[in-house]
Amino acid sequence: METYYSHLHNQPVVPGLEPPLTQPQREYLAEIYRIHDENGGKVPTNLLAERLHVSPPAAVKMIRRLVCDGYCGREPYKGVTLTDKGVREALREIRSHRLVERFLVDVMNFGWHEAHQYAHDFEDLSAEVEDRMDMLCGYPTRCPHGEPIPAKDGTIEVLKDAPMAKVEIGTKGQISRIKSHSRDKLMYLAEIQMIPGQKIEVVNRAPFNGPIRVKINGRDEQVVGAELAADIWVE
Amino acid sequence: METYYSHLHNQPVVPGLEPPLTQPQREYLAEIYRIHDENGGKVPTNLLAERLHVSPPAAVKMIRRLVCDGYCGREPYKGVTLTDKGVREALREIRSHRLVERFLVDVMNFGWHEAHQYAHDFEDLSAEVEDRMDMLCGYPTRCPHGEPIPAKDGTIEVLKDAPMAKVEIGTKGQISRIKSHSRDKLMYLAEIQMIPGQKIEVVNRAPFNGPIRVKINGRDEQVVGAELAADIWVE
DNA sequence: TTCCATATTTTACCTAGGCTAATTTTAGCA
DNA sequence: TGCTAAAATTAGCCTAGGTAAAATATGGAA
Repeated sequence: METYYSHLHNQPVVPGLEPPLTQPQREYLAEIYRIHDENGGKVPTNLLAERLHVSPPAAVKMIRRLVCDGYCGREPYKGVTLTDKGVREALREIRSHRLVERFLVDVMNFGWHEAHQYAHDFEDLSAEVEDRMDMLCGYPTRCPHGEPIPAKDGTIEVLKDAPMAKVEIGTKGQISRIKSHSRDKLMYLAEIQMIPGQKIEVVNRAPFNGPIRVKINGRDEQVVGAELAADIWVE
Repeated sequence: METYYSHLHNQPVVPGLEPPLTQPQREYLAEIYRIHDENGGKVPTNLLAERLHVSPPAAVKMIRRLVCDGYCGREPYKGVTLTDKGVREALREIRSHRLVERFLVDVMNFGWHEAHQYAHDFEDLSAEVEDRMDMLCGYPTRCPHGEPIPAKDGTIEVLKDAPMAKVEIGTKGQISRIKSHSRDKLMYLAEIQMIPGQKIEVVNRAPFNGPIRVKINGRDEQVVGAELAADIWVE
């Protein structure tokens, strides 16, 4: 590891007196966190680049800066991990993103399938605007897809849920989150009332990874394919 | 003037097939337009830099790029002007900014003294989000300070108004716009009901650029100092 | 087990848009 | 007219992006 001088003032970094992160840096940290969550710990450079709509070389360079600043650990050709410091910043960014998604749906009347896309229009918000969005949405704890919104103090709720495709037959519960950003899937799920918070009962599952029959709201029955069922998590 | 190759793809620029402007470029154009309006045509580099919170050398470099792209004209050491193409882009950006200000006040319940500041949080909006803000505000024609919002087709209303400090005594009309972004001035003006749209009559003006007595709403009388009266325009 | 083809990652070098420090130009005043 | 102060510009560096080419790792066949 090379010696490190702040890119902002060309002076050695004093612990506890660090320069603030830039917006791109925060976005990298947040995306590393998300991939770590979904991908079982491994965060390959190219996947990170792809998800951020950035070229692989750009990601490599940024990762090196983040490692030097102490936000990441890294093994070349293996992958990236977040340090505790990195996780803290990632959750701050994720909080902002999920609050914006709620704001888009609750206040600006966008559909939940549009929320993720348009949330990119609201990056790098001041604390005052973010707090106002929080207030106007009634201090929500989940984003429109059901993901928990990290609290201001940096804590995040750990959900005890599982994909519908894996829960035992007969299980009653409610939909916790939809782990997909596909517009079409989200529109279809909203149509058949499969949204976070909805009461649900797994009635039966066809063999060989077949479709699942569920009872929604204690009344309507729906059949859900295996692919969709993997994205629907219940608690 | 040097020959010009697109900075995006290193290819000569084909007329009619130009690369889209970046967000910083649009902001420069909008600020040049504003200064031109307020400063009687002259746009000095350093004033532009100051207003954009950018260093003078950064402004010089950007201006050169904008000149090469055909958005600006320029005489070194003299100042900048906008071409027709530049005005078109400037008005697009100004429309977005003023719509955001309305949104902040009408939907997010910020005070008009906060609107200008927080509008910087909402730069580079997608057309869909901008249109939604427009709709949620009821398709407004003026920003909270009274400035006309350019239409989608690029036209802008030309107001026939004048600073209160210059209108004849006895004139009746309404406040058109407040040409100041000072938090304190705006808060004070809101307190004494001097906001755009308010009916007003200039009752009397003390000599030697002295304070002005005005009747607001046909009833309450207020005395306004010369400095403030220069920022209050009436139509 | 070794070697090769392929996929992944990294290096090298370009651009835009910022910065500071130093220089040049212009303009105002004695 | 000449000097000084302000304004504008040049020079050279930084971050964050890009493409093209080189380097490294990995899985399959001999």
